[in-house]
Parts: sequence; C-alpha cells; structure tokens
Amino acid sequence: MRTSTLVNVKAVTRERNPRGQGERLRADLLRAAVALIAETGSIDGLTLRGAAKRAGVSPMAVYNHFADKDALVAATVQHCWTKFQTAVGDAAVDEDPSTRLRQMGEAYVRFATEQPAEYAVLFSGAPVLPDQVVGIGMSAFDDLVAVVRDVLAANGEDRDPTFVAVQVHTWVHGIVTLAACAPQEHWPGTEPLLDEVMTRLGLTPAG
Amino acid sequence: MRTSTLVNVKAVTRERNPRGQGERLRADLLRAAVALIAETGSIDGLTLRGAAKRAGVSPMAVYNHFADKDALVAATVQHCWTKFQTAVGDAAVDEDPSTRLRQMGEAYVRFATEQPAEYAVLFSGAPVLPDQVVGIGMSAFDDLVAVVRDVLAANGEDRDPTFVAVQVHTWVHGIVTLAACAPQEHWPGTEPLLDEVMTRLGLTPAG
DNA sequence: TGTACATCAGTGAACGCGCGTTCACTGATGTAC
DNA sequence: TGTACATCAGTGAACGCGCGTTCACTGATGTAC
Repeated sequence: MRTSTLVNVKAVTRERNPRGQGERLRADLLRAAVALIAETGSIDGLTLRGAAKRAGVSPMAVYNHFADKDALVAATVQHCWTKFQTAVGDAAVDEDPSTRLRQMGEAYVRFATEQPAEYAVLFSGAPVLPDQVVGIGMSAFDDLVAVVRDVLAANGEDRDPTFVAVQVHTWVHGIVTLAACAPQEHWPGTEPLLDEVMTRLGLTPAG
Repeated sequence: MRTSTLVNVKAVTRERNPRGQGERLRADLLRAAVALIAETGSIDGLTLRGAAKRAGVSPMAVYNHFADKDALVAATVQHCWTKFQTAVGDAAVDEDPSTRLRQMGEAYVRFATEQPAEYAVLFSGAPVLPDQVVGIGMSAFDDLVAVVRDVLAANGEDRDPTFVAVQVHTWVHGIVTLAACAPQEHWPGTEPLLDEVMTRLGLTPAG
C-alpha cells in the first residue's frame, strides 16, 4: 500500500478572515472535513491536518475552533446529520401522508446514493459520540414515526407506529447500503424495491 | 486523539514452525488480522505490523506469505466471507424450505450480532477486492436464492426468486446493521423483526 | 487627535508515534554426495 | 558415515511518510485614554 497515493488535496489560497469573522473558518473546516470523508469513503479519511490543508489553513488553526481531533469528528458527524435531516424533511411536502412517506423515502435514498460516505457516517456509531449528536439522530427518526403514524391513522389501522417505522427504516437502510456494493448482475434497482417497501408494509394510500 | 490508547496487543510468545510447516504462520496471521478487525471495529484497525505482533512474529515475516498489505487485507476479507458462509450454510439443516430459510436468517443475525466488525467488512466494499473475493460473496447469495426458490416452489408461487432474495437480504441486512447502533429506546429486538420479514414477504410455510 | 495596547486570526518548527516497505542478514535443518 | 550446501522460517535496522499535539510567535486591527 503506497500511502502517497492518498488524496493530495488542493491547498486552497485563502485570505485571513476579518476581525470578528473568525467563526467562518469553523464552517469552512466542517465543509472540508465532509469533503474528505466523501472522497476517501471513510471516516478515517478525515484527518485534522487534511481538513486544515483543504481549508487553506495551517493545522494549528483548527485548534481555534475545536478542542482536538475528536471534537472535529463529532462536529462533522453532527453536520452530516443536519444535512441529512434537512434533505429528508424538505422533501416531505405533499399533504397526503402516504405520498409524504414516499417522498421522504425517495429523498432518503437520494441522499444515501449521492453522498454514500456521509450517509455511512450517520450509522457507523463506531466512535462514541456526544449525546448532542445522538439526539439529532433520534429527532430524525421521530420525523419518520410521525409520518408513519399519519399514514396508519388515515388508513384506520392500529399498528404501533414506532414498530412500523423501525420496519421501514431497517428495510430502506438495507436497500441503500447494499445498493452501494451490490454487483449489478442481480440488483433490481432501488425504485422497485422502494415500491415493495410501501406495499409489503401496507403503507399505500388506500390501505 | 491519543493514538497511544489504541489496542496494545499481547506479543505472543511463539516458536518457529518446523521445516515445511511455514504455511501455519499464514493461518495464524489471518486469525490475528480478523481479531484486530474485531477489536478495533474497523477494517482500518488491521495493520500489517499489528497482525505480525499479534501473531508473535516480526513485521517482515508477513511478506513470506502476502505480497503486501493489500494482499493481507484481501485474504482477511475472504477469510471472513468463508466463516460467514459456513456459519449460515451449516445452520440450514431442516428439510422444510421455509424453516431452512428461517434457520439461515437466524444464523445470519447471530453472525452479524456476535462478530459485528467481521460482518461489516463483508459489505464494506470499500477497498476494491480481487474477483476471487467477490465470487465467494456471490456464491453466498446464490445459496439464499436457492432456498427462496424452494420456498416459493413449495407454496406454488411464481415470483422471481432472485428479486425476493434481494428483498430478504436488504431487509435482514438493514436489521442487523441498525441493531448495532440503534438506541435501546425504540428497538423492538431482532426476533420480532425477523418474524415480520418472513410474513410480510410471504415466505411462511402455508403460503 | 494621536498612540499605546489588547485582541483576534492565525503561523512555524518541532516532538514522538505507528505505518508500509527496503535491504541485508541469521541460524536451524534436511539432503546429496 | 561425514560433511558441504541449499533451503526454509524467519530477524533487525533503517527509510520516509502522515499523523495529533506542544509551545512559542506574528502581525493586522479595533479601541480606550
């Protein structure tokens, strides 16, 4: 393994933030960190020096905004969660709950497909994260439970919305993670699979 | 991040293999490599020096059996696949196809639950693997398709066994990967979820 | 109005570490003659 | 039966690299007096 083949990141030219605007570097570093994860495909691709270089700044400047590498990692994961929740939440616009659920499912799949590494980070769970980050994950799940509850209510069903939401989430999660590494040969595509998630779990409009 | 907190592995005392038995080190190294992945929870936890140390041997000895680190990683992943396929295949003993499918599902879940890191490696897909390793993954999937075909035949159904097998696999995969990082609060347990995989997908005995 | 000073947004050099990999070497053991 | 030799199963020292982190420093800018 030749380590020199690792991502040689563009050292951005960058001018010092004006006084009082130091926080802008924090945002730049988070963007750089996410980009590193996306490019290397792994959370281990995120290094403090790498993020600094990509943001056009010396490694030391990172310590003005994050206590240490762990803090940078935690903030980056949280940033990914926020992006994810926004992407899924913004897609749910229809007034019919079943359609809304389908819209969320499609947005979910789109996010996971287009930003596979960022998506993987959400559920890696590997590095122990502060409660704050776990909390936003829970709130994203609560959004799903709420829509499922609406669908079940509209269909006059009394199944437990949390249990059904877990079913939806496990299945969709399985679909998108395997889609990333499935051999083309057998893979039927994510859309027919999503259709079946809705019908097999009894979440289509009519009931 | 204090790197010195990483796994400080027991340097096993070990005596040189007798002449002609050099291949035994290869097996020891694979075992050590799998153990490293299991302990660190990530494929990046597998290092050539780490595996050598754990096997009680100098880093250089690894090169007697593997061309470079990539070869060690590929062989380790393949070893995990073999363990996995054996575990699932050996569990399918019943003569009723539906029961056999359920047995495989339980063995699948057991493997993923008890060796989460080894399981994760199977579908990481991240490092490009030689065809040989991809092949064994395909053959494991073919085992699943075969049982599903039997279940469908026994029930007189004409659904596409490959498509249904993908449905089973995506859902079960989602269940076991989320089980590893799900907050206890909402998680209903893997068994009720597995029951639902069978019933919702119409794979229970009677039809 | 001028200037000393505190603050802010960063740099630069150096550290010890573990990594993959190179080159050269060792020392026991079986075998050919 | 003795011995030279090839083979086997490894070692040891060193390399250059990127990493996280430390300590000390810089230089522009706003503000208090």
